[in-house]
Amino acid sequence: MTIDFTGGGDPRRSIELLWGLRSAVSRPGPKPRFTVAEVAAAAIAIADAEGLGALSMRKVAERLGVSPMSLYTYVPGKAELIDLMFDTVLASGEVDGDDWRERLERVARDNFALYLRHPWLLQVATARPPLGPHVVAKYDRDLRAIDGIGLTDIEMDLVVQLVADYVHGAARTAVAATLVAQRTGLTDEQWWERAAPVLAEVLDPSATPTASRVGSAAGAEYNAASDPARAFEFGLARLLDGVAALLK
Amino acid sequence: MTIDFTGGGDPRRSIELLWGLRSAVSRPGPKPRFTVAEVAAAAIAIADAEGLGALSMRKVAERLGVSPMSLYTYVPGKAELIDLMFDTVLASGEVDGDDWRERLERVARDNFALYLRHPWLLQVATARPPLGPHVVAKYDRDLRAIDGIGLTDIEMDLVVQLVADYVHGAARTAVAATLVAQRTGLTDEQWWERAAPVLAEVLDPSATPTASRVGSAAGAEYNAASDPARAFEFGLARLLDGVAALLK
DNA sequence: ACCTATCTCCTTACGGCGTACGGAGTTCGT
DNA sequence: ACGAACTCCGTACGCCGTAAGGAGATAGGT
Repeated sequence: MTIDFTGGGDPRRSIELLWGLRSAVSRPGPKPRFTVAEVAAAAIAIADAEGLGALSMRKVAERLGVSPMSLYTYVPGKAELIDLMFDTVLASGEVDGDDWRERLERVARDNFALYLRHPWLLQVATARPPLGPHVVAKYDRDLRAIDGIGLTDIEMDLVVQLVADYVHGAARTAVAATLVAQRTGLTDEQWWERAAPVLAEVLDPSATPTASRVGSAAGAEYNAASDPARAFEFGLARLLDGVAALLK
Repeated sequence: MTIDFTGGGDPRRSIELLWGLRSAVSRPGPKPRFTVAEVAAAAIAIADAEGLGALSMRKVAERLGVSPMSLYTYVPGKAELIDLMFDTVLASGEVDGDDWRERLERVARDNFALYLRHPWLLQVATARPPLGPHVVAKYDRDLRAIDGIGLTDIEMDLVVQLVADYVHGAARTAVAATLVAQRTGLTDEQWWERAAPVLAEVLDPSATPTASRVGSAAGAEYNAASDPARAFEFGLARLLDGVAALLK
């Protein structure tokens, strides 16, 4: 229910975890049954299927066939496990293209697709992100999409942030539309059919004429309350136009 | 930990709740000790202070001086209570201004400020929003900011969505920065001082030269990992430029 | 003035959660 | 062969939302 914050624990332990340093050295005691990556993968599978709210240490343990408390030998706690999941799914390929607009568009689309694949990412806080290998690599990759096109370093940082913020917002809208449909078992149309008559008893459309006009035009056009994929395309185009205006 | 979805319960009951219809008729039984609005206000106070994750029926009841289960005579469940909180805080004044850009900017800034005032709003799903009076009024108000400037109805809907999505993303970044600082008790600078030496042991800066260059330039400029207010101003300006390009 | 339906408010209880604590058994370097 | 360090587990605590059902209060109909 909350945004999950990155573990406030020992930074050294976190970095070791993210970069996989523990597994290198040989240690006394029984061999671990799993790798840290396997634990993370199990957690990711659960979060993908059931959401971050349904992710529990008990479920991860069950999926791996061990007791809940065993997990604490792999990760210090749930917060660090989420850090690990975050860095893991951020792994991805290079972005290339002839001009900055093509590359930046690609960055945005990749991010959007990533959120659709792993909706729980939307709820992981990105202030002071876990400094894992893929997080660092991704920041570099995003910046390179707009390097050398005439922006200052600060502007580059701000443009990457702008794209990230917008994509997050648009993806959240898209994911919410999908999830709410699947959780309620109702399409937008079915939902509206039920809500509209009740709303009509209480709402005077002439008090909000613009909302009424645009709302029904949009409903007719989309055959739904909204069309998140189209909204993303539209928004991305406007946003890139805005960045282009900064360049010349 | 999860995004909270609007109550999938009886739509008629929800609409009654949001529009305050129950209180009108006279009923047998003891007089309720509170109004529904008072219950919502108590819940909002808790969520503002401690976050949505810390909002529990038990805490709301305690603040009102009743037993937890008494709340269920006012609201069907926690989901509907959150719907009510959502509609309540969306109440606000009119937006006026000479040109569309001024008005749309105002809409964006008002939204941004609203998220800062009530950070838990960031976690409330807005697909199929609770159809309360303030939700409807807000949609109308937002649309009126760009009515009659040459956009089609569909474009108007998409522009409002674009602004809403971006503001959500930017506000989330800003709120996360504030919250993470207050929860860890560390400034960005203090955090970086601790993380940097550990990261240096493991990261080769020459592998990610763009990130290193821009990252240190940004750190020097902001005196922090980021400057969310500045990022919002920058992003909003680009976004409005993008909308302007659509108009001519 | 009484009856009864309906209301408010309560106590109790269930199954979920993260994880602190401490114990049992295993394997390494020496 | 030994001790330190490890893996794994059982138990327990205090949180959560809310189902179930009971006690007492109050309105309208008679």
